[in-house]
Amino acid sequence: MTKAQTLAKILFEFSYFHEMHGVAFKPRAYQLASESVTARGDEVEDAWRKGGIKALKELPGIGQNIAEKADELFRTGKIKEYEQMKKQFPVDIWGLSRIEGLGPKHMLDLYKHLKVKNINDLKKALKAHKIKDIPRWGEKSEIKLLNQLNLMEASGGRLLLGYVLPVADEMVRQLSKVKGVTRCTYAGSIRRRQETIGDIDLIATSKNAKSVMDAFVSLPMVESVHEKGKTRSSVRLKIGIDADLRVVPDEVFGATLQYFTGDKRHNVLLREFALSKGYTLNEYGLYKLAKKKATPTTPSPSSGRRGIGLVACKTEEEIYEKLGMETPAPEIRIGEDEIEAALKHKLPNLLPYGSVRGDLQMHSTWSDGTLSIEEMAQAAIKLGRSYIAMTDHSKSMAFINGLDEKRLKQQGKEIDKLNKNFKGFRILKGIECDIHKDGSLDISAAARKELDFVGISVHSHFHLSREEQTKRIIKAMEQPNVNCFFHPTCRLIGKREGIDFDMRAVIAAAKKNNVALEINSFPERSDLSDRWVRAVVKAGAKLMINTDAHTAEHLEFIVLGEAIARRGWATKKDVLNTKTTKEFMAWLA
DNA sequence: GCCGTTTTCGGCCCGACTGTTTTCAGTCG
Repeated sequence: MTKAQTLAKILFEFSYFHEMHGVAFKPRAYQLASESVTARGDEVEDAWRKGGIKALKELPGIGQNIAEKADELFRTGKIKEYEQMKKQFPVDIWGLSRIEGLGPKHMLDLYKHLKVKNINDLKKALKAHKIKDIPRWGEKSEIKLLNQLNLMEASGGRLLLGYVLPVADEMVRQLSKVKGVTRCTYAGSIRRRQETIGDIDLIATSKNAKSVMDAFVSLPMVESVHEKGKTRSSVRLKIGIDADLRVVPDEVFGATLQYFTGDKRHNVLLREFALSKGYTLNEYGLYKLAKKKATPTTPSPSSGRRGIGLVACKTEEEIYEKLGMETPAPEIRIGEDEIEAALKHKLPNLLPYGSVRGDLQMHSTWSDGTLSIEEMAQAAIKLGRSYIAMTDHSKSMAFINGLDEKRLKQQGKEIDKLNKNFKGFRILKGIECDIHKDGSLDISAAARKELDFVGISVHSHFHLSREEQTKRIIKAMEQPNVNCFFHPTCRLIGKREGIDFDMRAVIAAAKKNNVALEINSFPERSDLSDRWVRAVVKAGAKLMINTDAHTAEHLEFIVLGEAIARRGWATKKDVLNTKTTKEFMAWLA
C-alpha cells in the first residue's frame, strides 16, 4: 500500500467507527476525505511535501483536523488516534466492509456479541449459526450475510483489469531494461483484456535467463517468491495476486506468446485443429508431424528447441497463417467461434485503440465529482478528446447534490462561457438523468430539450421483477430527447449482480428509438460487458464508450472500454463517439 | 469534521428496501 492508500483506508475506518457509535456528520466528512485521497493518490503526499498541512487543506474534503492526521502519518508512519481507536475496536473494518450489506452498525453487533474481528472470525460464526441469535438479526440476515460473503470471495483472488494493468506495464518496463533482454511483454488474461485478472503472465526473451530471473524476483512490487528456476519463476505481488515469468530464446517468441496468451479453450481448439491438419503446436512452435496420424504424446520442449519439423515460431501471425487462418486479436480468443471466423477470413475489423474522440459521461463538483467542469475539460483536452459531455446527476440523487432543472440551467450558462474559450474542443451540456420506478424521467422534457446530450440510468429499484424492469427501461427510452442508456445492467463486479431485465428487448428498443447503449469503462462497472456488446453489434444497435469519470485520472479508463468493445467484436462504425465533433453533433440533431 | 458570492457558526437537504419487527434500524445509492 502506498502512503496515500494507507491514509485513505484509515480515514475510511474512522468514518465507520464514528458511524457505528452514532456520531453525527463526522462519518460523512471522513468518508469524503477518504474518497478525495483515493482519487488523488500520490498527489496527496506530493502536496504535503511541498506545502505541509496548509497544502493538504487545499484538497477538497480535508480540513485542519484531517490534514494534521495526514501530516502525522507522513512524518511518523502512524496516527496516534487511529492506534487508540484500534485498541478499543480491534476490527478489520476495511476488510469486512468489502462485504456488501455489512455496514458499521452490523459490524459493531458482530464484534460486541460474537467477537468477530475479521473475515475468518465471521466464517466461524456463520458456520456455528450464531449470527441469527444476535438481537435484531434472524435467519434471513444470516443467510444473506453468507451469500454476500461467498459473492465477495468468488471474485476474491481476482483483481479488476483496470487496477492490474498499470502494475503489469510497470513490470514489463522494468524487465525490459534488464541487460540481455531482447523482448518482454505480458500475455494471459491481461493481454486478452479480461475484466478481472487472476495472475500476471509475463514473457521475456534473453540469452541470459538467470539475470532476468534475478531481476524479476527483486522487483519492487514483489512481496515474496514462490519459486525461482532457470526459465520460470513465480512470485506473490503486493497487490495480492501472483505473477509468473517465462524466459525463452528470442526465436520462439511468437509461439510462446501464442501459447501463454490463451485462453485455454482457444488453445485447445487450435491445437485440435492443428492436429487434424498434421501439425502439432506448443510454446516453442508449430511442427509438422512425421506421420499422417497424430502421435499421442506432445513433443518435448527439447525436440522443439532442436527444431525438428519446425514450421513456424517467430510470430503469432506466422503460426496462424500456416494453419490457414487470420490471426484473431487476443481480446477475442475465448474458444467459441473465432477460429471458425478466422478460417473463413471473416474476422471483424475491431475498433482500434485510441478511436474514441468524445467522452460522454463524467461528473463535476456540481454533483459528486471532485473537479470543476473546467478542470475536467482541461484533463480531457490533455488526453486528446475533441468533445465531452458533462453529465452530473439529476435531482433524485439528492444525497450527492443532484441537479434540478434550475441548477441545470445555471450549469449550462457556465458551460456556454467555457466553450467560448476553447478551440477545437467542446463541452456538451448533459445530464445523467435518473429513471424513476415507473419509467418516467427525473428531468422534464422541456429541460432535456435545452441540453445537448441526455444519458439515462437506473439508480433505484434494483429488484423489480424482470417484466417490470424491462417495461420501465423501455418506457424511459421512448421518451423524447434521450440519447444514451448509461451502465445498463448496474452491476458492480464482485459486489452487486446486475438488475434483471430482458436485454434483447431493450437492445431492440434502443435501436428503434435511436438510443445508444453505453459501455461504461469504469473498472468496477465494465457495463455493458463484452457478451452484451456482441449482442448489440449483432442486432445493429449503437454503442458509446464513456468513462463515468469522477476525477481527472478516471478519464484514462477509456482504453478499458475500448477493450470491452473489442472483446464484443465491435468495429468503429458500431461506436458513435468515434465520430468527429461535427459528425456527432449531426447524429444528435 | 468540513465548508462558506446567502454564513467563520450553523448547516450537513432523501427515499426505498429489507428484515426485523408491530414502528423502526440498517444499508444503499
